[in-house]
Parts: sequence; C-alpha cells; structure tokens
Amino acid sequence: MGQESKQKQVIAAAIELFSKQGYHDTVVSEIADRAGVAKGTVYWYFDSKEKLFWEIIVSGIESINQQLEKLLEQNQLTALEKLKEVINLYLDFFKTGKETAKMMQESSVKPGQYFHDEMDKLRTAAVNNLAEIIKEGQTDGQFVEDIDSQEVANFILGALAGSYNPHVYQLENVEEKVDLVLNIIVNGISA
Amino acid sequence: MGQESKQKQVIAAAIELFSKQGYHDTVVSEIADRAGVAKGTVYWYFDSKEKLFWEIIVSGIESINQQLEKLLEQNQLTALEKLKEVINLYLDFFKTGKETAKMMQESSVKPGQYFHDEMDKLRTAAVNNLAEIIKEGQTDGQFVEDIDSQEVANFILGALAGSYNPHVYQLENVEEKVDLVLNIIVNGISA
Amino acid sequence: MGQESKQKQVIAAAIELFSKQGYHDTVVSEIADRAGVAKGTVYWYFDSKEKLFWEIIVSGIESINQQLEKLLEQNQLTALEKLKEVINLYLDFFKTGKETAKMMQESSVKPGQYFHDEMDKLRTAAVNNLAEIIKEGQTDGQFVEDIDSQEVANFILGALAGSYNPHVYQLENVEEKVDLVLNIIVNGISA
Amino acid sequence: MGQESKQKQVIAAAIELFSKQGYHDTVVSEIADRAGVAKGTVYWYFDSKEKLFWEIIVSGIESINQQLEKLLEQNQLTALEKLKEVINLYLDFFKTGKETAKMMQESSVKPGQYFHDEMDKLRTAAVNNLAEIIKEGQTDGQFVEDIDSQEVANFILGALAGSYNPHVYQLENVEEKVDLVLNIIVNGISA
DNA sequence: AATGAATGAGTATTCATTCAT
DNA sequence: CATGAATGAATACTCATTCAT
Repeated sequence: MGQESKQKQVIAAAIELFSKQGYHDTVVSEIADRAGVAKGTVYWYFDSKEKLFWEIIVSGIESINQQLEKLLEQNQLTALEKLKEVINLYLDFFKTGKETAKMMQESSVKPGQYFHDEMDKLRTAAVNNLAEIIKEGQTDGQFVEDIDSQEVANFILGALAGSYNPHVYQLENVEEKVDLVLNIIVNGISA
Repeated sequence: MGQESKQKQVIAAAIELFSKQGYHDTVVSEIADRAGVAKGTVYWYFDSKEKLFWEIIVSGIESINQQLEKLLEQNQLTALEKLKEVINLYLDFFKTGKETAKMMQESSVKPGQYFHDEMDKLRTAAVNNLAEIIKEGQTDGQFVEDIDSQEVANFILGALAGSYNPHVYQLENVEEKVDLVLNIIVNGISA
Repeated sequence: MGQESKQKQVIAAAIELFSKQGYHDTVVSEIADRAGVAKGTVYWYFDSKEKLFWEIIVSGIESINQQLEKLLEQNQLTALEKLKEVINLYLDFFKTGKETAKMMQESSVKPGQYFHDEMDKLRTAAVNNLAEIIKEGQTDGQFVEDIDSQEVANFILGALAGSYNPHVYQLENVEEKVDLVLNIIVNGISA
Repeated sequence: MGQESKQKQVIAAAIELFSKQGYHDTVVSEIADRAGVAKGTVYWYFDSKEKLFWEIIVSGIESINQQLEKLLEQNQLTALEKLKEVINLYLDFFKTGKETAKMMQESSVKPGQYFHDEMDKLRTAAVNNLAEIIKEGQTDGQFVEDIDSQEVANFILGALAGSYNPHVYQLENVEEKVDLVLNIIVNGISA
C-alpha cells in the first residue's frame, strides 16, 4: 500500500477535491475514500473539515511568502529584475499549484472569522514585500516616484490574483504571460 | 406592509445575505425572514435557492455589459477616454454594488455546470468589449501595437477583478483608485 | 391517519422509548418512526433531543407540583390526611406515569447544567410543599415537634423516590403500598 | 511514574470521571489520559468500557453486602442496634463513596440486560439481609409484627437510596442524618 | 505489558424543497 | 398569491474498539 504517510495522502486528496469541487461540495468521506483511508483517519489528523481546508491554504501562502522574502534578500538583483521574479513566482505558483490557487480564491470568499485574521496577516506580508521592491526601484530611479508603493503593490497583486481567476486565463499557459504582464506594469500600454 | 413587491423584497434580502455570508451559509428561511415573507413565497418566485443566486449574478453582469456597450458606441470619445470610463465603470460598480460584486466573486468559484456557460458568455462579452477599445486605441496610435488586444483586455479585467478582492482594497474608497489604475495601465511604472 | 397532533405523537413516542431504553439508547429516528412522522418533524417541534427529553420531565414535575399545591389548600383536611394524600399522589404518579417516573430517575443522573437549576427549583417546591404539611401537623399537635420539617420532607420524598427505583418495588402494585408507607412514616416500626 | 499498578490508576480515573460526568459522557480516551496510560492499556485490563463500569459498580455493592453480613453475625447486638448500624453503613457508604454511589444510581437506570441480573442478585441480597434484621426485631418484640419484613426492608432501602439522590441531601453531611432517619423509621413522626 | 494510529458503524442535526390549505 | 407544517436525504463528526509494533 501507499508509502506516503496517511496524513499526506489525506492532504493530497483534499487539495484535489476541494479545488475541483469547492469546499462545500466536497464531502469528508469522499476525501477519505480518495485518500484510501477511513473517515476517522481524516479526523485523527485534522480537527475538522474546515481546519483541513485552512491548513492547506495557509501552508500554500506561507510557501509563497517565504520565496518572496528570499527574493528580497538577493541584493545583486535590480528592482526591475526582482519584480519580474515576483511575477514569475506568482504565475508559476498559479500554474503548478492550480488547485491550491483555486482554493485560495475560494478562501477569500468564505466567511467565518476563523482564519480571517491569519489570511490578512499573510496577505499584508505579501503586499509589504512587494511594496519594498517598488520602493527600492523608486530610490534607484527605475520607477516613478510620485506614486504610493503600497498602492502599486496592491494593484500588481490584484492583477496577479485576477490572473488565476478561472474565468480569466483559465489557468492555462500562464507562464508565457510573465513578459506581457511585466511589460504592461512597467511600460504601460501607451504608444 | 411593504409597498415593494414581495419578489423585490426577496431579492434585496438575498443580495444582502448572500454577499455577507456567502451562498452556503445563507439559508432560505433566513432570506424569507429578512424579506418579511414566508419561506414558501421564496419558492413561488424562484425555482430554487440556486436559481435565485444566479438570477442576481446574471442581472448584475448584464447591467455592466449594457453600460459597456453604450460606452463603445460613443464615437466622440477616444480609446483612452473610453478606457478610463471602463475602469470607472467597473470600480464604481464594485463600490455601489459591493454585495453583488462579492457574490460574483463567489460565483466564479462555485462549481456546478449549471450556469457556468452563461457566466462564460457574459465574461467573454466583457473581454471582447474591452478588447475592442484596445484595438481602437492601437489603430488610433494611442496604444502600442505589438501586443494582443485580448491579452490586454484580460489583464485589465484581471486587475480590476483583483481590485474588489476583499483582501485587496477592502472594497473601500475604490473610486479614488481610477486614476492610479488608469495611469499604471497606460504609462506603466517605469521612470 | 392520527387525529392527534403530530407534536403529541412525538411526545408519546419519546416517553415510551426514553423510559424503556433510557436517553442515550434512544435514537431520534426511532422516536420519529414510532410517532409515525419524519425525523425532521421532531426537530420542527423540539430544538434538540435533549430539549425534548427535558420538556417531558419538566412538565411531569410541574403537574405533580400543581396537584400538591391544590392539596395544601384543602383546609378541611388534617395534616395526616394530607400526608396520606401526598403519598398516594406520588405512588399513583409512579404507577400511572411509570415512564415519566423512570425518565425522572434518569434525569437526576444526567449531567449538563442545562436544566439542572430548573430541576432544583421544581424539587425545592416539592420539598417546601411537603414541609408545609409537616409543619401544619406539628402545630396541630399531630406530629412530633422536635424534628425539622424540612428534614422530614426530605426523608419522605427520598423514601418515595426510592420507591420507584426499578430495583425496589419494580414499579408494580405500587398503590397498595400507601398504607404501609404512611404507617411506617407516622408510627414507625417500633412495637 | 505511578507506583500504583496501571490497572488501579485506570479504575481510579474511571470512578472519578464516571461519577462526575456519567457513563455516556465519559469517553475511554479521557479515562486513559487521566490515568496516565494509553488508550490501549484500558483495553488490556478491561474487555470494554461497559465491563469497566460494571466492575466498579459490582465491587462497590459486594463490599457493602459483605459488611452487612458481618453485622448480621454479631449476635451481641439487638435488632435495633443492628438497624442503626445498617443505616450508618449505608449513609457512610454514600458519603465516602459518593462517586460509586452516583454510579450505582446511574447503573439502576442503564438498560442492557448485561449485568441486570447481577444487579438484581446483589440488591436481593441486601434486601434479604435487612429483612433478616427486621424479622429478628419482630421475634424479639422490638418491632411491630403485623408488617411484612420484606416490605419494611424495601421501604428502608428505598428511603436510604433516596437519600443519596443528588437532589435530596446533595450528598453532603449525610452522616448526621443517621439518628433522624433511624428515629423516623423506628418511632414515626406521630406525636 | 503497553502503545496509539487507524478504523467505520452510528447519530444528531440541518435545510432545500413540497404541498395542502 | 401566500403560507408554514412536514419531509427526508445528506453529512460532519464521535468514539469504542482493534492490532501491528
């Protein structure tokens, strides 16, 4: 039988089903079945269906934030290069982590104060990291100065978030969009 | 009793509750209570909870698409001016129709092929309308030509969609962002 | 179909099953089946299985307390006669309301502060009513005075409560015990 | 670690929890936790949760019956003295063994023929022992004769059982009730 | 002896939907 | 048109019990 730890099998099954069917249309016993474990096993590892859902979301966001921070520290890169990396990072994340991305999309709509604060902290971290890069570029003279770095960071993150909206890019061929996106952000569409 | 037709009371209550609590956490009897009607009355006007939800979504999208089409026809406006109007239109829609906007956000995640195609048609219409404007600008020489108008339209719509992500702009003071957004899209952030 | 209101059918079925099988070994769907209604109907009338249980208990106790109070007001009766009536009342209650009695027995063990206070109030009322009778008899010179009326009331109630312990009188032929019980209480077993 | 045998630790934890929370609201893993052992260990010593419960009950009853039998054999005591000792024995048992007493109370309600017969045998033994004392007193001329000794035994046991009903004496200061109870039983409350 | 991960039957409760009035 | 009592399928979660280690 599966070499994987049962906990990991549960997580994998949950990601697959949550992203395909959404939180509410995924039934715990279905997760257990797909994971090849008993229903009780899901509850041995996770307190509730909701905790399982959030655990996946949070670990996904944490992973991207970690990568973001690593980027920031790479001093040999210019702000522009870093920006490109960030875009690449996100779009790649959406491509490889389609499912988690879809779950995040849903998570932003789910009510319940439960992890709402947690989510906010994570997002704030992302915005701040990005704003840091913008500021760097402004100091370097690469980016226009008369524009709030936080606002720009929000815009970019919004644009990227919009990018994995299933109705936008359909989550396909997302990586080839990096240059396009970077180009618009940097140069705009003005002739 | 309410002068409003009971149907309208139901819709109003549904928008309020769906947007605040999401689809699944809103129960039909709550909608009926808030609307001041009996539960059965909801079912007199709407076939199901799902139909009620989608009716609201679709009418919201239709309304914005109509406004978009009107814009396109205004020949005295330049592409740039039209673009600004589009951005204004969307952000304004998100501001005044916060609730519907939130519901749309959720609708994009909801599975169920039910109205999936309908949604897609509506979104395609929006993208096409916007792409039309971009193309116009490219023909006029206002916008760079070596960039696919559909791609740009998708990007912009994504950025705007991202804008009403509750975690981004918190759906507050959205209207003052028009110039910012337009400026980045048009001129980019390059110095 | 049943002329009885469905609510009453539910209560009847609940009493029957709770008393025979105890609270925990009685399943809600079983109650619904026996009552000839759908499971949801049980929940239409009662918030929860627990509330249903307690509603039955409380109404049983209230009924006996009402009868007790009526007794107290009958001024033509001596304290001794009243005492006999009380004993009769209780033992009769245990006989005719075997099921409710059994449920009360169980209720005294059930944890959960829920209705604990309510129960206490009801029992205090019973003790006070009985103590009132004792005091009356003491004033009249029928009963010994050097004994606390509350204590006596507690003893008697305890003895009566013990009487419907399923392991004691088996809840059978309970009514013929009235004289026996009264006699011991009044005269004791001393020769 | 505990010098106590793990089995004893389990029993102690079980008594504590069963009496406080009742049978159904006590879960095996809680018992194991409180006992400082693994859940599996509970099952090494006891076949099931139910067996564990009953083992405690039965050993409690057996202990009291043994003491009762010893009393009977003490020929230097009069029936009256023995009766006093019996009452003392029971009330003391309820006081020192509050927890077990509470569990017995619950056990009398629990369905499940499982140990039902066992319980009955134990109770019958208690009644018979007590009836023996009464008969002795009747032969000696201390107690009235025109009254069935079994009935009296039942009454007394009922009264005593009622005494530890949590709603009666609250299981507090139970020992000072011995004289009161004995006095009523022997002399009654008649003036 | 002892452990604790794993199991899965069992159950209270919810809620969209129906329909007689 | 409107009501709300009645339904019952659906589901998250519990917990006694087992067994490989």
